[in-house]
Amino acid sequence: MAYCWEHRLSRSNPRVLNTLERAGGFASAQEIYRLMQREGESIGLTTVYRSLQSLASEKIVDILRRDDGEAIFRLCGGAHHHHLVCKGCGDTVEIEGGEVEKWAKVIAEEYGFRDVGHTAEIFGLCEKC
Amino acid sequence: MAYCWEHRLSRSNPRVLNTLERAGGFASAQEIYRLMQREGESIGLTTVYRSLQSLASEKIVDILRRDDGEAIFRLCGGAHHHHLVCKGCGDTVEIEGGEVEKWAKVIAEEYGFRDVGHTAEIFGLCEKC
DNA sequence: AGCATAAATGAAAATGATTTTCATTTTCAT
DNA sequence: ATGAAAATGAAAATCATTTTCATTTATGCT
Repeated sequence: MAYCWEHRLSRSNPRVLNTLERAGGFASAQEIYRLMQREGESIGLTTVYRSLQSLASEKIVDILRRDDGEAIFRLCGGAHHHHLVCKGCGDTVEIEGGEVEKWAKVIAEEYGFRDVGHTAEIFGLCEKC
Repeated sequence: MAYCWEHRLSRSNPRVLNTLERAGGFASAQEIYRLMQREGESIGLTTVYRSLQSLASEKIVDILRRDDGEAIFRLCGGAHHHHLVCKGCGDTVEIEGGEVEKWAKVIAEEYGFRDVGHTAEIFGLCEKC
């Protein structure tokens, strides 16, 4: 008689997901780990990585890449936004990208791509720098 | 009297660029290095990386990312453009980003940023994949 | 030619994110 | 309460990329 292990609960997944939410829905594994540490949560870095992988395979989070190659995880369905980054001081503003969304959609259709995502970022010098 | 070292020639840059061309204009640093090794060229991995960085800062090549985060270098037509990349086979289409340019300009003005640039990339699965 | 100087080179070590290993702990149908 | 399978996490392994530093090379000057 076969056991059914379908309903195993992971203690970590919900905590990692919750932390990602509180981080603005946009963070790297290392950042999530450090955040949880700082808040006194007991979890291992390995588990953070595994939780994020599992959340990604369930399509609950998206995986993007920073310019330096570090993976950043983004809540799917959560407010999707872009960044305006100052090259001088590193200050970052979250911005809306309505026109970019439209642009990406149109282009993707034009070339017959499916399962489409995009990245867009603006960088320059802020008033202070 | 100040010397003028402007015209120093790197032996490596042209060789790396040439190898990237022969590799189909789309390869990682490690791949370029291995290719040059196999062909008996004498060059160090460090130098391959440095040449690619320098070619990138001269806008002769573009830097993209594989899904696993590895950097891939791509010969660039020169004009400013964006990319539509297939997550499956890596096929890349250069696309126009007129709306993105406008969007970036408007946002930058709104927040008082100057000396502004941007990146934008669309990724998904092409018809074949 | 010969010298001085700064850039270019590359081997080895360092870095840093991510994955793997493996021993231990937890979960849950029975 | 039991036991099989999954989850966990510390430490080690991986792997791309960067840094260090000693050596070589290119170039301008005399």
